[in-house]
Amino acid sequence: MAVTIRDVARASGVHISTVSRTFSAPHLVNPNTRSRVLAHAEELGYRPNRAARALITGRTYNIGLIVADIANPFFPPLIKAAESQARKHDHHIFVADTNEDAALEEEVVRALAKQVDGVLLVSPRMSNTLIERLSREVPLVVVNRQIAGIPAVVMDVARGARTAVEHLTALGHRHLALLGGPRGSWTSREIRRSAAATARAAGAELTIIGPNAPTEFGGLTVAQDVLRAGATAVLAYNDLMAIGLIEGLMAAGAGVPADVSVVGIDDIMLSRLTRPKLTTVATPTAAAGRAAVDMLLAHGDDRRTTAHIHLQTELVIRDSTGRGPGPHSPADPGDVNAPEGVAS
Amino acid sequence: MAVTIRDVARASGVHISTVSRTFSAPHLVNPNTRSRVLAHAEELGYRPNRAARALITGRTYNIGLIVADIANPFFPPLIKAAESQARKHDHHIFVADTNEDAALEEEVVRALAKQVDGVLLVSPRMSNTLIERLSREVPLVVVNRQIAGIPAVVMDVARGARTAVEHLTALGHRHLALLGGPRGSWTSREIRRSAAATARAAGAELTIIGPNAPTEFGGLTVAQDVLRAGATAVLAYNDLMAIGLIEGLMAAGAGVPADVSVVGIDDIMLSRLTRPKLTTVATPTAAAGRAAVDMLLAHGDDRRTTAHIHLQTELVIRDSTGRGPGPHSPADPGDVNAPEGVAS
DNA sequence: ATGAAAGCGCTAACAC
DNA sequence: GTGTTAGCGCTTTCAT
Repeated sequence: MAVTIRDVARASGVHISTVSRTFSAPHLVNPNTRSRVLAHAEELGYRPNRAARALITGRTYNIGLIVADIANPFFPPLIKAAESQARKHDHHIFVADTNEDAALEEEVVRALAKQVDGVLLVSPRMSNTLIERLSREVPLVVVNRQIAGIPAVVMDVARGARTAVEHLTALGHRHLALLGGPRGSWTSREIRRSAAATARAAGAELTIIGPNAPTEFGGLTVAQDVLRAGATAVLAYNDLMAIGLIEGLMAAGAGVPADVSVVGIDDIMLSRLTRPKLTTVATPTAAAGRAAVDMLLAHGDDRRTTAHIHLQTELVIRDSTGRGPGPHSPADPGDVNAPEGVAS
Repeated sequence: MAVTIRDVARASGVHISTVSRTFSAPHLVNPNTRSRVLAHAEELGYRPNRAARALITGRTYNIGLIVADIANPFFPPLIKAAESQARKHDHHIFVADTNEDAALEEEVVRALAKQVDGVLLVSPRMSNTLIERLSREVPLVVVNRQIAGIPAVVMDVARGARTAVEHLTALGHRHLALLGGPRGSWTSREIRRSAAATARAAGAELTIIGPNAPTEFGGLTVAQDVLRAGATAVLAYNDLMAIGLIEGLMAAGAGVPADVSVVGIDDIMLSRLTRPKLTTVATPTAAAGRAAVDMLLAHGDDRRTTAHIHLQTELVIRDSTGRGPGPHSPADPGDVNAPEGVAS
């Protein structure tokens, strides 16, 4: 076994509790003793065993972070930001990937519960009821889900969807399609609700297609459905689906944006690199990761206050959207010929 | 605090050691007692505290996984595979991102050492010496680095680089450029060594450009250097750099592959989606993640056996490479006009 | 097959 | 300011 507090105590000629205090309450120990202990600790390569410490204090200095699919480019920037923010507060992050499986989410939260100070549930697929139950077993912060009594960081995708639909109707599109996300996704429901309301207000038709897998393949496979429905513009649940859809449309001989306009959501790095460059609703993923960590650490023991943080989204207009068959509004916020623009 | 072994013991009317045995050595306890204990445990929602267990057994059932940059699309599939493989063995994964910072790598390994059974060091940037030293403090498995005495999983990028260079010279390119990776990268050195030897054997000139940041931006910024050097074909350290380079070349008015051919390494998802589709050396990242976990768990305590696992790479020919100015070899393995081909 | 007791590495009262 | 003691939740001898 490695070097323990006892070794340091022996080397320094003090009791182990003094060594303990040197690390966990330095102000309680005589400066001379402290520096002596520190010196010996350094020399022996001593590091307090966090697990042992946690057994008493109840604080592990670990955070669990659960995502549906690490390989989905939406998540890594969020994970990275969370990890970096956690490290600032001397915490480590356990990352778990649940393969878009709601049942696995529960299992993983339970498995992690004892060795973390709290869990970040990002875009969970499980039910509200279950989340509420789990939040009684371990402090939870949810990202992209609103539940009364559960601290949350949510991106305002409803507003994003509205802006996107308005962009499309302003371009003269009268028949839109919405590619829904996976079952259990709160974000997907929000988008749907908002897109439907906005389309109705603009007098445009909206065909809902889905639920779909939130992947490139999920988008690719519904290209035919979009064409069959006769939609000239599509809002997809996320960029990956949008990119897959564009591939599928082009393979079917439809031009983007000549025949069909496509808007994604997320603004993953990829969306600037595919051709045509994707018009999309940018979501502040890194900010969400940081905010979620801050919330979890702030809440700590105080489980009463339950804030919900709302993060803004914004439409980034690129090359995958263009004029529709109908008259386009003179109030069109996006100049389609400009190389890149942002409308919020 | 949550429900402990004591609560279960009380409810079942047995001593805590019997409850302990029920979970850690079931065969030592009477079947009747066992099922009674299990029933009460289930009812109370008892879960053994792994940290407490680890204090005695020395096994945490946790694995550390350290990568340079989670946001680099090369890593997520590896992390995902490792996480999934770890879960099969009832282990959890701590993921840490070191921001391409060699010093931070050391710090993170030390911080994690006590709470994991071992650490997976993926594409480390630190020195061999340091890795050797750390491996005495905690079991280590290194991915993409060869060090005597340290268990490793390496992808055969040397062979991949050779195949890529041969592909380019066969197409008639006489002046190649190599975009080097970050300082401290073993992979980068391997690629360089192999590309240089292969180019020399083919009588082609090779200009080395770098080290560079292993990002899209890293590639974008050296487009001018490539053109100035007069190279007509480029092998980049990874796909991200290759894609950035293509952007930079096109912005400078050079056609790809018309004027310059570009080959990447990794075959990240992105490389099929950009235009032109990227010719690249595919690396088996998921397999590497699984193998690394298996190695770590197999080695366990037995630190003597030190296997090195080699994983093959293969050239995937897409649309970013084409004929060079020189005579192209009749033995050209890749038919440039075919939509997609694999040459190993 | 089960209980008793010691102890993993550490912190947290409580004395002095 | 420092030592003493008890104990976090659990496993592991050693008895019985």
